[in-house]
Amino acid sequence: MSLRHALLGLLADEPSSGYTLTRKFEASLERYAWSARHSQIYPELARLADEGMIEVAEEGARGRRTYAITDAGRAELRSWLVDQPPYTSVRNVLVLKMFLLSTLDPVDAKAFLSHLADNAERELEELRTQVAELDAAEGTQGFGRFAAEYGLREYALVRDWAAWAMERIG
Amino acid sequence: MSLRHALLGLLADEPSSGYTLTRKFEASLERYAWSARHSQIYPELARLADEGMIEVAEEGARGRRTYAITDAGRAELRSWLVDQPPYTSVRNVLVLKMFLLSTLDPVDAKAFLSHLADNAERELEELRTQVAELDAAEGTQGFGRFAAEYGLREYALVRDWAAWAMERIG
DNA sequence: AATAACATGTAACGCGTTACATGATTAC
DNA sequence: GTAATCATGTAACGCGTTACATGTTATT
Repeated sequence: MSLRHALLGLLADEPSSGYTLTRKFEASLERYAWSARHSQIYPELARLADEGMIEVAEEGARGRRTYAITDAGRAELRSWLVDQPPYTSVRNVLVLKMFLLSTLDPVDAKAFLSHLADNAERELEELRTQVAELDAAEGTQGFGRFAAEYGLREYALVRDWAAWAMERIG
Repeated sequence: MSLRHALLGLLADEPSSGYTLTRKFEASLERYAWSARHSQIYPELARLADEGMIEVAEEGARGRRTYAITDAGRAELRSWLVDQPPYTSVRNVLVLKMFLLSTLDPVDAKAFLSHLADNAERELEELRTQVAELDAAEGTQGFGRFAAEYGLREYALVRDWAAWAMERIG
């Protein structure tokens, strides 16, 4: 049950509405870590509120409800992060494809790897400029910067791995 | 629907039984790319056989059925690998925890990062010796070696990212 | 003889996606 | 006034996990 902890984490950073949380998933989490749609987020927020992990901090226009994390929520989040072993359940379509590459003939495999490397390079460049802006703008403590740094390194990894695999295929 | 393509990929490498496929998921795929239990694998194999993507190549002791991929199955696998855009759906608990780290106080965060780095280093070493054995044993073409190389690089990435993050926290 | 490993299957439940549904506010 | 965006909610369906269930073969 990671969704609730992702939500608690985002709310620990700052109070947000379900709508905003949905946007945050799309903006950063979804690409590297976790995805969720609004149809899953709203009911989960309701449950978290029921359990006292979060509370409505503000009600705005268009029925907007801004939630804030409570002390109980913070405790739950910390316990999940620190106490539980960071056992890692992973599903990653791209990596799966990378692993199944050896089932293709060399021509197909190389075409795939070439596209993959190009794509990683492009995403890397894009993220790099974003990060540069972020770093220039302010002393950006926390959140997004950790994600971005991981992203930078992961794109570089994919690009380099693809180059290695291409060389190996010959 | 990636499970069926993972199965097709494993069967393209070599014919296997449901039991063996379950072991293969546990051995390599599960850690980096995809996981599946036997309770999901057996029904999916039955469906794939129904659709002519795979066929029973051999029946052995204890009701063991060895499946082999068919031409139709190979075509389906290739199409999934090559034709479809490698859009990447990801869920990764460890990365999620890494992103939510900034919600912890510095002491907790550093403890987490320190464990994470140690763990990555240990896994890296273990995998390194495994790979060395594999490389020494034979000219291991394909499959496992791609996965292993990715694993090596990913563990190193996590270790280095954790070091970066610790430095940043101060 | 007992235990571990091999081998397959299904049912119940929970999580996640897609689609359906509705309305308010802002920008052009 | 019209389109885009903001904002929330639910229902149906499919995918994935846990648990239940059973039997065979190899090892000690």
